[in-house]
Amino acid sequence: MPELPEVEHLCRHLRSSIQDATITEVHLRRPGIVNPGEKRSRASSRDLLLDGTICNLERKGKQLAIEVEDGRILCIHLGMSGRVQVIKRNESVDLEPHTHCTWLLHGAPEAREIRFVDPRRFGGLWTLCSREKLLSTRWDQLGPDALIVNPDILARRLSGRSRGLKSALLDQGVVAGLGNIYVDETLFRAGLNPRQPAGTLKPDEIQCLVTEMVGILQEAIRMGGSTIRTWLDSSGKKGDFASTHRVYGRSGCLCVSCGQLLKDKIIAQRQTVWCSKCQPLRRRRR
DNA sequence: CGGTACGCCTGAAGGC
DNA sequence: TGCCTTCAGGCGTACC
Repeated sequence: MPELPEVEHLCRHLRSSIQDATITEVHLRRPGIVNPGEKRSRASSRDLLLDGTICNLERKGKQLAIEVEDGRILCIHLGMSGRVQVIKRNESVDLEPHTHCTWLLHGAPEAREIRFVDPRRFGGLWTLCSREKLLSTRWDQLGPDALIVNPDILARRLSGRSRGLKSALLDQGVVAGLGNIYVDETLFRAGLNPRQPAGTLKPDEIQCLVTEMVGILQEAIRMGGSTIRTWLDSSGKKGDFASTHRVYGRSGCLCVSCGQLLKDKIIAQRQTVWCSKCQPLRRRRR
C-alpha cells in the first residue's frame, strides 16, 4: 500500500515524465472522489487542471501536489489502493477497472496520459486554487515529513505524550508519511516497543528512531516501494522492498535477529508485529 | 488528552 | 471448482 516511499517514487517519476506538459483534456468518471467530505458543488474539469501547464510536483507525507502555472493545484492521496498510471505516447493500455480520472497531456517528452486508479476508494483528489490554500487547508495540519524530520523536532513533538509509539508515529499530525508497514519496521530496527509511551524516549533513542526511520524510507524509495498485494508503481512495476521486511507480515515467524517467536496484536487499530526480546517495553519506574 | 469503535470499499486469500 | 467469509488499512468522526 502506498506510504511515503511509494508516493516519493511516484513524484520523482512524474517530475521526469510530465513536468512542463500541458493538460488538454480531463475525464472524470467518478466525481465522488473529488474533494471527498466536502458537500460543495462538484468540481469542474478546470479545477482538475484542464488547460494548465504543469510547473511543479511536490510531496508531503503521503500526499502529492501537482501545480500548474496559474497556481491551481491538484492534491492526490492514494489511500490504500490508489495508483497513478503514466501512459507512454506509443503505448495502448486498456482502461483498468476503477479508473476514476484521466488527464490527457500535450508536450510531455514521452507520456501522453495519466490515470488515477483506486479500487477501494480510500484515496481522493483535492482541488485547490493556490499553494496557500493547499497549506492552510491540508499540509499545515501534517507534522514534518518523515524523510527530512530531525531528532530535535521529533523529540519536541513526542515529549509529554503518554500514547504509545505505534499510535504516535501513525498519526500524520505528529510526523507525516508513515503507515503500518514502515512504523513496524522502524520500531523493530530501532529496538523500541510499539507501546512504549512516546514521551519516555531518551535523546539517544530518539536519535536512533530517526536514523532508522529515514534509513528505511530511503532504502524503500531506492527499491521502488513495498508491494503488498496490490501496489504497483506508475509504470506498473512492483516494488522490491517487501522482501526486506523484518516484522511486517511475519507474524508467527521467528525474529531475524534473536530467533524468538514474533508477537502480534492489534495496537492502535492496526495489526502490529514486534519482537518482545529485541523491543522490550521499558516500564516507568515507580 | 488518548483510546476505542465504526464506516467507507474491493479484491485477495483461505476455508469448506 | 466455486461459493462464502475474513481480512487488509488511511482517515475522519463519534464517543467514553
